[in-house]
Amino acid sequence: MTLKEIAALSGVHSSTVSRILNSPDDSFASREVREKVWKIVRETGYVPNHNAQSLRKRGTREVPGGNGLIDCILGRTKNMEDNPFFSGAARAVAAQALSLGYSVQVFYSALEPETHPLAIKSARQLGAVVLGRFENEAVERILESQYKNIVYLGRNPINAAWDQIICDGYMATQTALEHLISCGHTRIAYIGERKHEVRYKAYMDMAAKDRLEKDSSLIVDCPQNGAGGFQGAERLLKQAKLLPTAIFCATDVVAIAVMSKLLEVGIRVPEQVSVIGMDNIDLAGYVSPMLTTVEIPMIEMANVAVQTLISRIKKLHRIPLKITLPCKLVIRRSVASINSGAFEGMYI
Amino acid sequence: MTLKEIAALSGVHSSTVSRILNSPDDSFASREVREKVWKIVRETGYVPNHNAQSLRKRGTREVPGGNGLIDCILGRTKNMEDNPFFSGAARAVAAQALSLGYSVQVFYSALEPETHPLAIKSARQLGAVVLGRFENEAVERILESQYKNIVYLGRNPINAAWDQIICDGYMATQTALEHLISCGHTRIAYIGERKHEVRYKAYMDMAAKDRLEKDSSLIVDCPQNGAGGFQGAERLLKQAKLLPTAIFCATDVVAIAVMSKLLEVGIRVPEQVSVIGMDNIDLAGYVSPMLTTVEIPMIEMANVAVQTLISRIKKLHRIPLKITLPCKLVIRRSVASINSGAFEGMYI
DNA sequence: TCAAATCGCGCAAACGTTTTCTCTGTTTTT
DNA sequence: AAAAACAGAGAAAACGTTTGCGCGATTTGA
Repeated sequence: MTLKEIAALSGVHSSTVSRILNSPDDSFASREVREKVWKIVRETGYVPNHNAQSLRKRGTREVPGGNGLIDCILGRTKNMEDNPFFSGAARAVAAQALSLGYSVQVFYSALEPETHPLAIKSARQLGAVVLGRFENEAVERILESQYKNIVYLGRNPINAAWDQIICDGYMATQTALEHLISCGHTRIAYIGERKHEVRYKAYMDMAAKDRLEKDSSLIVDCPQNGAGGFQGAERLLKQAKLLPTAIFCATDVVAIAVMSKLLEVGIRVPEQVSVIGMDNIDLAGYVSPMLTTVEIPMIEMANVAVQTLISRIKKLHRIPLKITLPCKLVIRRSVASINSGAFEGMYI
Repeated sequence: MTLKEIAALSGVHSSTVSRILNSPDDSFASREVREKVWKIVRETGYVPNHNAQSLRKRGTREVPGGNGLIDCILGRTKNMEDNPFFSGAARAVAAQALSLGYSVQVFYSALEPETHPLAIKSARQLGAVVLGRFENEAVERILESQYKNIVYLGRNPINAAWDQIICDGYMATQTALEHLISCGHTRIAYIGERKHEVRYKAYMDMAAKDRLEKDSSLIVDCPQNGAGGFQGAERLLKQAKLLPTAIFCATDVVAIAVMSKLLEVGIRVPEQVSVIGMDNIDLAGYVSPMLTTVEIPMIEMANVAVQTLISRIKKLHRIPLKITLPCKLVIRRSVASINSGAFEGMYI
């Protein structure tokens, strides 16, 4: 079904049909012809060809019905299966955009300019929310050139002219560690990834400042999933010269798996070892002991990102915004103060 | 940057540039001009306008570099935040497609033909994997008319001509319940959603066949997330006339929260009550006790869906395929046999 | 050496829209 | 009653590609 066919059926010219469909308040054409066209459109189930629309309009623009389309572009992650983080964020972006009347297409793009230089298939919608990093800066620059509006979520933009919504993972880690320290812990283990992990960097910097005990036998490098955490805890118990009084886990999933392992070998949390996680996933409050963690406000971040993008699309602001959302310490049961009665002994 | 500009810069016609970029084995044009064009394309960071391409090609078709683009369309879910199921599936689809050299765009579409009849913004790519249901059949039919290739994942197609990949949730539930029954349990509680939940239906049918004790005080209707499971367990303990010997939880997340609540009130799993979950999420094997569950092979389903779609795109098959993947019982620790030593007593 | 086949490349027509421009015929203004 | 404004709707040009066709120039085969 094309516009021309609709036009033929209604006995008017295609341009007239177009105008009728696009007039914001049904104010175009005579009542008679307008209703006839709409009737035929409905009967025939006609949907405009989005490619043709976007082509003609030189990139999608706001449409009267308010049904704009925005993109959400995900960088390449090493292991997509194990990493719900990005898709969780993408889902939050989608949810917020939908609630504001926009459609969303999330790009899991095989950007591989080495394989094929023209691999980028983005379709230049109203704008894009970009998450994560790509192979190289060249790709990112090309990507950037495709959109008139971009908001970066959780990362730095290449071009400082774009908006940026972040929650400092570095600071979040500091928050978690500070909490442990305020509870009297200094002998704190790290379980999680080391490479490319800002949380690890924050941990190390904290140690460098002598706020934590420096002991490389307390550091376990493992994938940030259930299996990783479980085996990570196992390794920690084996390799630690002296057991820690607290364990910092790079994610909640890791933390839950770690606690499970500790329980298995008879170590009680938090009486003997405190455990802290990161992210505040749904389950964190519903395991036992309930997990103390630092919440990365992903949903709020996504909401703000979408709002910022729309604001930019509508040209409500022009200067680049850098919005940092605060992380929040969620205190539950898995961390005990060394000086309190709950803590039963420094070393097992 | 357009093809024409590239052409102007290289001193050839735009059609020549197009052919050079699209020739599979660099076999077009003279070496000299070919290299010049590629050089300029690289320098200038030119990327073809995907809308124009798709428009001209009347829907995207396979391209030489193998960088096709396929869609993954998600139905509307009541509560996007709480429902990682769909986005997990979408992620699996994306991962598989990427590994096969295709790009993916996931549509979270605000399909609201009542608000605006032309809301569908799908861009007619190579084909689509469709998940979930939409407001009404009319929308689904329109959607269907937009694609030349569709595979339905986890649901029935509207039009029986399309392929369909499913894992019978009904059967999966039966598998779980059969396992409990084989362990001697008949007084089995249900915790999870009731409305639109095939798992609930399977439970009720099983009860109707007198395989389970019929007792409505054992049925708890709650959201299928951490909070829901936790409070659900609480409600169960209050309302049950006689406590169950086993609890069937509609999802693993619910099951983990339920176990946490049971532990909190001093009920031991599986010694006093067995718990079984569904889905086999990452964490299921890393909580304590390790959760017995039925695995819905979502990743395999997504893989098969993508392969089927590609097979259809390449016209390797024409008849509609209906592929049912088996679910798998994953036996861990949270279910004990009534007759075994592990089970300590029927009622607490 | 000449016709035939091949090659390299330009021309122009599509693809399905939106939008500017133009042309009627009607209504309002002075 | 003549001029000016206006509304309704068609014609046609664009948006950026791909692709069938055709035309010279080169290579091939006998």
